[in-house]
Amino acid sequence: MNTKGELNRSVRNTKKRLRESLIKLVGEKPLSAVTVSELTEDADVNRSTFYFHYKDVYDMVTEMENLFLADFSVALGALEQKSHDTITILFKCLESHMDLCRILLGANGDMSFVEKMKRIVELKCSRIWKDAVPDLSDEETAIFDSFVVGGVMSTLQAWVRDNDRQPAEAIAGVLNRLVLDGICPVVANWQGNQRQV
Amino acid sequence: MNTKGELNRSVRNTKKRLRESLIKLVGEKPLSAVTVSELTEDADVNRSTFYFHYKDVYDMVTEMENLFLADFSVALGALEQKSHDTITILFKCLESHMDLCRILLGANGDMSFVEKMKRIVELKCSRIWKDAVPDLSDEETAIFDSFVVGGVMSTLQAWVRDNDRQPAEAIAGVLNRLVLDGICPVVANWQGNQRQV
DNA sequence: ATTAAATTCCAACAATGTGTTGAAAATTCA
DNA sequence: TGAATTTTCAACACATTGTTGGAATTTAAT
Repeated sequence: MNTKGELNRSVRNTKKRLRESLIKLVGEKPLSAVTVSELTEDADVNRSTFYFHYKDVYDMVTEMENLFLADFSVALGALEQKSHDTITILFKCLESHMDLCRILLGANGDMSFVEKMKRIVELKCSRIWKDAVPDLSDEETAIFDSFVVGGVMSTLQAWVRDNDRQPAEAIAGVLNRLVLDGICPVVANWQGNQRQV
Repeated sequence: MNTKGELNRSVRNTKKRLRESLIKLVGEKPLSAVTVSELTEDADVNRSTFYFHYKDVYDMVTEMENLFLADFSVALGALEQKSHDTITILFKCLESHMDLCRILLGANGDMSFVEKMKRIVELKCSRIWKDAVPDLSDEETAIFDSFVVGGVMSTLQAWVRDNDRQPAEAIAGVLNRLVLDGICPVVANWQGNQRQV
């Protein structure tokens, strides 16, 4: 294993072939049923070579997840306060990792991956309340966070799963309105008022 | 296998022991790492007996999931339009299946289980828009659904995961306000108006 | 082009788990 | 009690795992 970040050409090719085979196989059966043997056979890579790089299939998936999450995190971190474009950028990032995302966000997906994505999105969201309504308790903030982040993630998942996807901008628009016109006012007027129906 | 729903006493005991052992083992390692051998050994059940009832560990988990989902579905279906209490009832139901829910809703959880829960919650939610705003397109309805259902589920997950949980009523109150005062008005005024900030 | 390091391949290994079988023993319920 | 169901037990062939040592190949830098 190479401790430095640089990768050999053969390493690059080997891992790429393994990734392609994994995505192909997970299209046919759940990840839990994918064995190292069939994976390496499909990828035409010696089984020992697999173990030279990875501990097991899940270890490999984790690497793939992290490759995406790095992109995802950068995409989100790039923009500062321009929160209106935020959600659109999320969609674009998912679009460029569609194969992987469909696997990890679908049924038979990986909950820990979803949790990691949520945590990244949450960093952006929680700042919205923190800035707008500074005197909000931690408990309340946590609830708002989990609701909005969960709502956004769920919509992303549905979008990825859908075969004839609507344009990213359309959904981003709806989400923005729900959050900015729906949730934010409720949060802003939170202190000491009852439900007004 | 018994085709009728009634269960032998020995079957009840066997399955109960297996369930207890599974919950114990999943507390120590991810579900994917739990083998039939160690499960039956811990439960003090012969391995053949396991295969007499289940195809594999996932098959057994599916049965456990369905036992809960039946309760969950009944709890939700019981109330008619009294949407204010809906979310509280959700929490109570989770509370009585806490061990299982912590496993299935946590990291290392089961995405397909979350999807099944979502579908049940969605039946309740989508009716809210359908009744209030009849002339909403299917695409828009789908987005509202996935956002709100995802938000509710995410909050439930966070609540289950938390070790010192707030009382169910507190969170239910926040969720109700977010949905009824935040989301619903936006949906109701949806037709032909721009964002008003 | 040479060379040292890194990577891949190959064959073999013990160990573990899988899923199934058949027959005996035990349990359940009527 | 007796028939049906369930559990146990031992054994089986089979696949996967994770690791080994050494040979062959590829890489990247001089």
